[in-house]
Amino acid sequence: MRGILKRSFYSRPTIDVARDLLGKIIVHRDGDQTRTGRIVETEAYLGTSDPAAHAYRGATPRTRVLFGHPGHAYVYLIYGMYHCLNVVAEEEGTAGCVLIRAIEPVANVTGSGNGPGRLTRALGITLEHYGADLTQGNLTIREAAKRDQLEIGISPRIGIREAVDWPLRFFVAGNSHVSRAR
DNA sequence: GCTATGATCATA
DNA sequence: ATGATCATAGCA
Repeated sequence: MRGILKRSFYSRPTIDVARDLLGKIIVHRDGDQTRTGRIVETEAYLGTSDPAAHAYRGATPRTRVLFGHPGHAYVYLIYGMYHCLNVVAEEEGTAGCVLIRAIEPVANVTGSGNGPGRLTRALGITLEHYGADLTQGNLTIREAAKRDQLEIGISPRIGIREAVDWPLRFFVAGNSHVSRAR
């Protein structure tokens, strides 16, 4: 399939990947349905130097994918109710990931996609997608159809207690699907 | 084995 | 401000 982001897109600094992911299209082939959405909000989580990142305290069974291949999905369950979708960045062997916080619904999306918990529910993302390769298979991220010049906003990350002041959240300015700040 | 807790959201 | 609800991590 054409337009899918290549491995080289992901094997770059986490912050660059987070910013460049804005406007890209998530495609999930979910049985008969093909659910698609446009990324409008992301957050960068650096590796072992970022106190707010899951990778901060080293590799565990859950975080092992963060230290592995870039371009794979890191999915986890939060608060017992919501899944969060992340994309592994950085070179192989270096931890780093991008949390997808919000999408703009494009096709076959039930409900709205603003907020990390709601977006995974809308796209049908579950723990089954843990470690999935985003350059092939059922869950992929594609190049934007139009290469608009996006106006990008930057702010501190949301919902964390450590390193709250680091401006690592990126969003499409003025887009109504961007989740509300706290 | 046991327990506390969290990168959330909806409701009040 | 609080409850829903469970995989994971840290500790015994």
